Amino acid sequence: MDFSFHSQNFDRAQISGQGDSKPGLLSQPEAPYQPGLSDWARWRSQPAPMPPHQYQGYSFPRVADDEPYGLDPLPQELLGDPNAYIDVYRSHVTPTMAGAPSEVLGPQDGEGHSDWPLLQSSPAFKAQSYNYPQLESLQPPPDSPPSPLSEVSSYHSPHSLAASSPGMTAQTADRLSPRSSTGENNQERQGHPPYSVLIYQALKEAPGNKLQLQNIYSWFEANTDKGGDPSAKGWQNSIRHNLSMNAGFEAVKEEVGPGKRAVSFWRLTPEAIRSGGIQSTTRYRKLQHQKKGVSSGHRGATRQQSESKGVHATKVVKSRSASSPHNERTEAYHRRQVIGTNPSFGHEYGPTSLPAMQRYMQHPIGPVVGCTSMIPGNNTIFMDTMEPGPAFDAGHTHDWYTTESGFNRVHNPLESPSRS
DNA sequence: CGAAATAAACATG
DNA sequence: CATGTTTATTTCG
Repeated sequence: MDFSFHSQNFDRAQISGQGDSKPGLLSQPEAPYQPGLSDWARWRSQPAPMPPHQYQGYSFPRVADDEPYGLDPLPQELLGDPNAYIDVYRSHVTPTMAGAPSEVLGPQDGEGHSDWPLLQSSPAFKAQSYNYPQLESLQPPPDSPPSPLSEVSSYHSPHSLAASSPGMTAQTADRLSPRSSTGENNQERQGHPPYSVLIYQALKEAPGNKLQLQNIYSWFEANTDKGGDPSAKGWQNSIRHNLSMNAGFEAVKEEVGPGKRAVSFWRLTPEAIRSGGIQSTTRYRKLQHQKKGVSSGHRGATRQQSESKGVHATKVVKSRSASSPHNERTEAYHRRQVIGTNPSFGHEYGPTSLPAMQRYMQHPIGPVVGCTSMIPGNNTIFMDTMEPGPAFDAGHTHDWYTTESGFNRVHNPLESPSRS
């Protein structure tokens, strides 16, 4: 196999676009290494120059022999604080939110940030073409932020827009779509990465690694072939499904002010980021399988009620507390934690919601940042949970799509008897 | 067979 | 109604 991946998870993910696209990309040896270039950009057949060696290392599924299909690990720093980008963009003006940041981040560990290379937005996104429908809505939340953020809007990506790459256009992009229908070009080009991977990419490129659902949709429209047909709504459902099911994503709610309604974002889990990839599958699915036969009855889920609420701040919805064997029952899904943030927090609307695809910053290639969140007192995104082990279900194979080695497989010792 | 897609019921706000 | 969850079924490698 060409890929280091082991599991077949990705098989289908093979990106087939390479046929056409790859030639260009990899060919550019001298291309300046762009940190973060979207990996998947190539999927889209973009002319993005990929750093040859670096990426080559990874081996992703079979993109093409050389086309690696990898996800880069996100910089923690980045993820550490979603707002950081704000600072960057909005300069010191930063709001209050969060606090300010610059100072905090800057000095100590932040050294790197100042210059986060926001580089060009990923070519993937062409600014103009994308019209994010909701942009407006997202923009400044209605009342939202007190004030500081107002500028957010101004944050459009600087020059990035201009530079968009001409070459790729919709067409290229169009092709991406998760395993779409079978038919047609089957083996030819089609193997788009699975939803989860696409979502991962979207989030990964997003500031703060988080996006609102709508933005995710938009991203898909822009970067995949959805969008063309309005009628099809299934993909959205699928996206939601994936977001919910995949452990690599977590929902975060940020409340703005007392009266306003919180905005929710989906973001990559620290683990996902750290590992540089997402899990192949779902977190729950494995638990159950094998219950077929039940036909009549009800299939819907029975819901429980929400428990925590009332706090205004950022809540993370979804986070698994790692192993707590005992209370699994009722809490089957009860994740939903709250993260502490400042209420006055500004929220990161700006970029986050903005046309998303504008500029995605890349990581600070640099050095190490202290990682600590760049944000001062807030954001604690990292919740525990980080156990190496599978926090989620006890499924058996967990394959992570990672960049480097491919992926990690976490095997569950227990594992149910795999029956076959 | 397992993973991912897909469709749909159900739950909440 | 939009967003989320969870089943359940189908498709594909």
